[in-house]
Amino acid sequence: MVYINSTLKFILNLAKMQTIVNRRFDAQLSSYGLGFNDFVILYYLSQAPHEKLRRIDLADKLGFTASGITRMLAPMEKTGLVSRESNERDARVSYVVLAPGGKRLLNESIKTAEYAALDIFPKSKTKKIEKLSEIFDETGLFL
Amino acid sequence: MVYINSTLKFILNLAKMQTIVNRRFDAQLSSYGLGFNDFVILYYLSQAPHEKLRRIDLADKLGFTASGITRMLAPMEKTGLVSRESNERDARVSYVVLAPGGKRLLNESIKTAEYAALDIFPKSKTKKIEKLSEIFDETGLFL
DNA sequence: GTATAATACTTGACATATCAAGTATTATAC
DNA sequence: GTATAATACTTGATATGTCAAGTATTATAC
Repeated sequence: MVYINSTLKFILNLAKMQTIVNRRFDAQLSSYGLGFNDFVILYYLSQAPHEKLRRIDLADKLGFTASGITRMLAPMEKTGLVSRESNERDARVSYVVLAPGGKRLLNESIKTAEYAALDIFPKSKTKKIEKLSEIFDETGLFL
Repeated sequence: MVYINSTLKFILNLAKMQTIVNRRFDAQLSSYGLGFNDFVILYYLSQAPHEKLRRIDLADKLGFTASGITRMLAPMEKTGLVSRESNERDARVSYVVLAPGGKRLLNESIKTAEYAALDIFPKSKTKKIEKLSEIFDETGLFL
């Protein structure tokens, strides 16, 4: 019999929770032709100043690599959810901008997303969820 | 500006935390030629009665689909980490059994895994992590 | 007992995201 | 000012895991 420490055990449970949540969430949002990550991208863009972000900052916010961001954005550019903007001072960076189509889709899907969230974690658990978020911040992993 | 409820916000943070943790963890375990999921499979098998599980139960424990399990186990069978066993009563099920090679590799890698876990969440955070695990259970998602 | 449904698993086609390497540009050191 | 390093991004090759469909077997309903 093998015993593992509580931190490792947590990491195992974290992985499981995430796969379960992601799958359920995706299922509900798929009616908008929107994956979980697409939704999150649109959301973070809507929160950013001037509704735009450097690709690398977007990667950071999602916890993905720059490469992954390039791949995820390609179809979103094609369908007019986001657009591209260059930086005058630094030719290396290219901004991702929330395009009108993306703004519209975000507004249309956000109620469904919130509903999906509450379907996974019902209202009776909201206090617990908020406590989780609080401790997440305190782990220092997001800094 | 778009506002989202705290539960949806949590789901966003959950996804981010998991990608960060998974990447760091994988990086440390790669020296054993072992991915995160391979490690978790070996661990759950070691915890199971007779060190074996139905494939479907393993899928459930990890939060994956049966299909994913089939795919993940294929190379592990080839390298002798796990083996296959049938059920006399029910010809549909096939057990995954922890093979000697898998047992050995688990024992070799477990210290590294625990070290990796504490590298991601240092000892000073252990109390918080344990609180997280506790609330995870209370969400009812794992039932 | 027999039809219908449910369960366990596998497989082909595909989506998603990584890694390593490459390009282009800007920052730093001297 | 010039060499070196760092940063931002993209791309080919690849790994990982999904979905839908299919096979085989067992359970349920009648």
